[in-house]
Amino acid sequence: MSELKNDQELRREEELELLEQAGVNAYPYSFNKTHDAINILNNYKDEAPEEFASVAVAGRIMSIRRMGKASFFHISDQTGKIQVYLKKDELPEFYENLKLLDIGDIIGIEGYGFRTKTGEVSVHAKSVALLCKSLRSLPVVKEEIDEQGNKIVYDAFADKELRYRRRYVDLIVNPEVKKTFFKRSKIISFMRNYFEAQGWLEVETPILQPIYGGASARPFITHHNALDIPLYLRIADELYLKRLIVGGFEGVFEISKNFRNEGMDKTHNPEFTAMEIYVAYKDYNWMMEMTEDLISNLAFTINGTHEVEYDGHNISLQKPFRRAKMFDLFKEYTGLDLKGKNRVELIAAAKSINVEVEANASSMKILDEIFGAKVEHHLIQPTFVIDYPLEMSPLAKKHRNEDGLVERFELFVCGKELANAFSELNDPRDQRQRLEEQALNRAAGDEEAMILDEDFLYALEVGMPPTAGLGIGIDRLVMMLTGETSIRDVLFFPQMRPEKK
RNA sequence: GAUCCCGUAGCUCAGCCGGUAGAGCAUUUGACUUUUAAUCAAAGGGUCACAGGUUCGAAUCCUGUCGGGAUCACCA
Repeated sequence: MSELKNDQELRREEELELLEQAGVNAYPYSFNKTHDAINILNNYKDEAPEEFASVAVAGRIMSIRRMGKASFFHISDQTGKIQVYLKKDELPEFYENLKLLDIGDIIGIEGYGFRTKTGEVSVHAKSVALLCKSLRSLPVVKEEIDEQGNKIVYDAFADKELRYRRRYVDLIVNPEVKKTFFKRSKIISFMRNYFEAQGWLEVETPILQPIYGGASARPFITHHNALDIPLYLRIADELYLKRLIVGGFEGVFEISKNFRNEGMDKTHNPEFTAMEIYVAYKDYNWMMEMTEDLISNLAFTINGTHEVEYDGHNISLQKPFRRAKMFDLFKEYTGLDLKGKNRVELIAAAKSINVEVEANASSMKILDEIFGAKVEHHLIQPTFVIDYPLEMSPLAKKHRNEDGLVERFELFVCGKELANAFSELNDPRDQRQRLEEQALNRAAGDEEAMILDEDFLYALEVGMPPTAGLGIGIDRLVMMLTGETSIRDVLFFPQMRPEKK
């Protein structure tokens, strides 16, 4: 970054030199930490202080209050903030060096737990060790607890650009950010455990793919030098996971970073995390039950309740979720029966309810537009939208009872798509035909139509058992369970345009 | 890609009907051995995002560029 240093940074370099001249190693090798801040804060008892007669804590200095011959620092570790009390009499060698410490430095304290006159559980220092001198100044955020117990934050580090570009600083000074990412980690490990408990196998499939597929999206393209071929960063892992079902695994899942070369906004980042799972001998009805069980248990485990407040809505993730056929939803929210209508009729229908569509839009596109404009935002409580038109879903199996439809569901919560699942198409003849249609669309200029993958078709010809597949957008799920409305706030390092000098 | 808003000290922000840059916190010096937005006294700190233009004079007005945010479009 900037090579120009401000007065505070110059001062820190000077302090570092002075410390080293005083014989202090500003970057030592280890510290024997025995307690987390939260452990002392939660368990210290006035009637049994001997339980914390000897503690060693470590963390970053977040505030300093020097009072002449005694000082109070707050240090922050992974679990929270704790106050330490430092007295000149008891730190004869180090007390002078305390002047050379700053907010942002990392220190280790050995001492004992006690409660101050004003009631705060703290650590009384018997020795201090500098563990890392910080050469950059941190934003100074101050907090006050008012009489009602509400936290008031002064001078918050709020600049979104800086928070995303320097997430490490954001994590240091905005502790609630850490909470979001602890939750994210718990959500993923809950899922992993849930699937593994069923005996399903976590797998890894290629990120670099010679033919991309499994979704409709534009890819990132790269190049392999030794083979001298283009490779694509995966937009989905579906076709590889299905190959593994062909290979004889009966349940496989992958938590996968996918990459799509498209716009960025509050719910889209060019790389994002999806979870896809395929289970042999099952259909989409079974998958719906599995999905609602997974999500309602997940919500309860993460938040201790099935209720979630998101974007101003109170949502209950208690199962079972509502199930609604797509064309019934059209009827419900537009009053129109769109089933079996041809393109011309659909254009007229769209016009009649003031949905704008391009003159040359396909039937699918028109249905999609109407769904987006008139239906989606009504789906606040978790809703499985089921039975989609065949043309919208080239990898889904034809509906067992209804012509022109496939066995597919998407789960909507708060008007947003969270999951997508099918009874997977395993008839190789039908699959070939549908991918050939995609190829035609592609030739006609649809950049997002799927590419025909002969090896995938070969695998289906070898034979895939009946299979149910599900994909869940992990970032959106994390957003919902943490109440964040921007995907950037659930990614450590959201994509940003590089800074130019 | 379109539209609107924003960019001033390390952080949060004020100044914007043009007249040489302000506050609080942070930093430095001094006082203070249970403070907690510690307090008290003093001091230092800025290419006002960048580049042009208008003007005697621009942080302020105009144009462009860069970066960010929001909305829309695109995107399952």
